[in-house]
Formats: sequence, C-alpha cells, structure tokens
Amino acid sequence: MREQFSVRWVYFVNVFLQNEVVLAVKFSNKPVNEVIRSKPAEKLKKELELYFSGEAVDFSSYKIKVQGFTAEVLEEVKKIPYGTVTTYGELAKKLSTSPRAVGQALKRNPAPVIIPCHRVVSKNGIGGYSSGEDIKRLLLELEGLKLP
DNA sequence: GAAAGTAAAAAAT
DNA sequence: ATTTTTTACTTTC
Repeated sequence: MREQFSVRWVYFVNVFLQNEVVLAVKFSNKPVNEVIRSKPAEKLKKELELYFSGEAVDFSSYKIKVQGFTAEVLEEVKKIPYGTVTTYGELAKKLSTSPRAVGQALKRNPAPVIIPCHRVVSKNGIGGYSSGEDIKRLLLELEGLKLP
C-alpha cells in the first residue's frame, strides 16, 4: 500500500510512503498525483507545509527505510537540532568511523528534509548534497542560518 | 576477495 | 593557499 503527496516550496517536494515508513523524498518541478489514505501521512504533509513556511518542526520520530551502517549514521543526524549544523568529522567521531564514510552514508539518504542531512556541513565550506548544493543552502537559510 | 569511487580532514608543502 | 596522504565504507568487478 503506497501513499504519496507533494508539498510546494521552491520546488515541489514529493514524498513517498509505505506503511507509515518513508520510502523516499524527491525534489522536482512537477507534483505527483496525491494518494493519501492514512492519518500519519496526512499529518506528515501538514508538518512539511509548516516546516517550509519557516516553523521549527521535528521529524525525528518518522521511520526511514534504510538499514545497516547508513541507518546508524542517519540516527545521529536526526538528533541535530533545528537551526544548528555539525560537521562530517564530528559525526565520524561519535560513530568512531571516518568523515568520508559519513559522507557516503549521507549520500545514500533517501529522505532529505525528514532526515536533516542538510545540517551536516564540511569543516570549511558547505559540503555536498544529493539534490544539489543550491537546495542545501536554501534549506539552511530557511532555518535561519547565515552562510558566508 | 580485490579495486575503485566518495557529500572529508589532516598533514605536508 | 594548494597538493598529498589518510581514511572507512559501498559498489562493482
């Protein structure tokens, strides 16, 4: 049983769900046709709309479809509070791994925004982003951060 | 199993 | 300020 919907922002943010587990989040310039059946999906859509209007919303209770090392990294990422950033190196220290491995895991993150991987930046610079660095910047600005 | 590719960082130059 | 290791994990032979 699949559910999906779009939220309008700079782009359309398309969300795909299955059994209350987030399968994927994608940015595109076209919306998907909406299929919502469950309450949690409806709630998530409202929370996303709030988030994109500039409110501090916490998505850390949502489940994402990932396993293994990637899941461990994403668990840590979910703990980063709204409006703050951390570095690949610091995450690596917590997980006793290397910054590069952290980057690998974040690249494989299927659900940007819900997993706030845009709050992980490089030590001197912004770092990369799977949906484009420009989107990463916009997300950080939305959370009230100033970038050099 | 080995080799190459990463959204990085530290060390050396 | 640029280049060169070092690094741990995945992906692909």
